[in-house]
Amino acid sequence: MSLEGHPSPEMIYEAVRKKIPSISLATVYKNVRTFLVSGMLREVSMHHGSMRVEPNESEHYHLVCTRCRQITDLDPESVPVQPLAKKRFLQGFHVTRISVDVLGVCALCAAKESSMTTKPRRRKKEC
Amino acid sequence: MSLEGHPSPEMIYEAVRKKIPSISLATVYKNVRTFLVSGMLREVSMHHGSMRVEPNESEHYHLVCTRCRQITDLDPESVPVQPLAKKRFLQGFHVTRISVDVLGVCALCAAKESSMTTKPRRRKKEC
DNA sequence: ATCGCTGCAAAACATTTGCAGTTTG
DNA sequence: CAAACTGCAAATGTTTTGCAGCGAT
Repeated sequence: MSLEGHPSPEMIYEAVRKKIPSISLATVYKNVRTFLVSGMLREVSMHHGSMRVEPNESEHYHLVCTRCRQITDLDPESVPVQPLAKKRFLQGFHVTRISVDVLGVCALCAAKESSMTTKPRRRKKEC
Repeated sequence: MSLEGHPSPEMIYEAVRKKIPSISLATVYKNVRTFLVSGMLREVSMHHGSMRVEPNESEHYHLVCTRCRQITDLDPESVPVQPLAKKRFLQGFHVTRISVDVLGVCALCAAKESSMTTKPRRRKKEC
């Protein structure tokens, strides 16, 4: 719960390993699933090869870079999203959460791309 | 492009196979990726074991059942989402798309669950 | 002759599962 | 002791990749 950002099970594993060196990745997966089912964690964002989670606390949305897959919290100040009307039921469907992802290209990846166009020789560091 | 709904590469493979029996799953994956990069297709929804795509045409949002993973288009009439203000840039990030998923439990899964509570013997058919 | 597309098989990941042994209450 | 939790290794499922051959230009 104390990890910053939107960690994958692998990232959680690496962090927990520092405190409990004997822990296994399978145990992390099992517990992450338990916490998702219990609602302690929620899953974040598509466009990933691996699951990303965050504590299931205040509602907020995410910026997701479709190039490097980095996820950033969307600053509520700059929010382009009007508050979503909350209906409990839609099309016979019981609504539990609304997930909003703003997809696009982060500054680093944009820089990398334009530098690729102009000077394909040198590589900028990854996002 | 003519497939209904939000098919996975596997589902596309099964469909294309009827017209081109010799096609391989790898070829479908390669072409789906090409179409995603070109913008002909877009990726849909998290909460899946497999990628789901749809033609990258009119903006609309999705209902996603977190139990059975079924994806349904959200009827714009019943839309609980106010139109999203469009900003091109946010936090140094070039916005290309806003993805909204309404997550919850579909009618069939809800029925299945309550029947499980009251009469655990009989199984309703899958969503 | 070249370039792009294909199928196949293998590889690379991400995630889950079975099981036997430990820990907890 | 019973129930829950763990590590390990194997199984699963999805997606990517290398490569050799084929086809079209």
